[in-house]
Amino acid sequence: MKLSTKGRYGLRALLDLALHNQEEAVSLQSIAERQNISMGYLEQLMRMLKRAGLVTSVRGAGGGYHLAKPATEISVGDILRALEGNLDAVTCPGNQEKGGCQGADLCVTRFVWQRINDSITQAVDTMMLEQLVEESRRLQKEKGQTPAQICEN
Amino acid sequence: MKLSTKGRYGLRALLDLALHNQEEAVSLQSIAERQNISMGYLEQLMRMLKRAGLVTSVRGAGGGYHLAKPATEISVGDILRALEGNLDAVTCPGNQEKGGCQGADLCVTRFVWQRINDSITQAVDTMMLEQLVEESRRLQKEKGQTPAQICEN
DNA sequence: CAGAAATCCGAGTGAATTACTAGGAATTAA
DNA sequence: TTAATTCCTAGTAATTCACTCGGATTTCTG
Repeated sequence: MKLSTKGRYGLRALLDLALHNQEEAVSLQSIAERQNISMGYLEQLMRMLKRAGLVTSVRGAGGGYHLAKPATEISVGDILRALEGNLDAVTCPGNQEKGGCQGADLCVTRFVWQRINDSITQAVDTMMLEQLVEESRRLQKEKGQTPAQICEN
Repeated sequence: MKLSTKGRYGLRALLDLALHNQEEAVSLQSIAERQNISMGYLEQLMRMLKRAGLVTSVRGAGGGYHLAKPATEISVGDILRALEGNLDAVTCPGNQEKGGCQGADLCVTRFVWQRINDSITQAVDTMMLEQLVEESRRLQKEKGQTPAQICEN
């Protein structure tokens, strides 16, 4: 029931990217250094995020990454799902539209799983990357510091 | 980000126990058969639930388990936490009362984890075992069948 | 054109976790 | 005494996690 480093690192990386998203592409190395994440590992994560259509890349010297769309249009759920897969705590066949399990009409626990899944979905899909960017800028201004990355989450 | 079989089986087992909770203790074997769960494995789960104070046991021939308190006082969260441990998707030291991480005051992602954790907590702690019992009885009456266990969730 | 700076890609690996199983000890009703 | 039952520890095959490694490809710069 834990989010893996993929999701945790990935969100941090994308927030970092959003904070530095300007004309020039942001290199993997700069993100990895600021966020203190192994570059090789982060590379894999960025590839996944690219496949999911959340970032674009520029190859070659001076290359790097851009957000594929405005931070207002990228939800935390988009990011986590790209990296962790389906976020359902239990993937219950009886809750799918069609097919699924036979005893579903007599199954009660599936309502429990459904409710947990819904609450997670609701939480992650209503938080947008842009909100995190704003909050981060606000905190930096208030504290007058650049964020030293210490925590691994 | 998935619930393991411990939580899934455990909730089913405890619902089964609640549905058969009368004078005589309910044996492991009968639960295991009805729910189609390996008896040896279920034994471990019941021991955990016992340690957590959710069930009591009677040893020896004719023994078995009872709910340790009324089903109205046992939440889904109690059950899942007894089996899965802490249900937080990310356990962030910066959200703990004291100690924790240094950069916490500049950390933005922790708000994200906090919100996900809260939504999970809210969901599981407001569902009581008794509600599941009632819903189960209602479905059985309505469909006129005993619940054949098919789904593994 | 050479070389450096990047991203792209697949394979491999040690450690941890999961989902059990096996075997026996202890307890109690009949 | 015996059968039924819970209690307890240890082991294990399979899977997942969190990386690392080595190289291919692309592009900017001098």
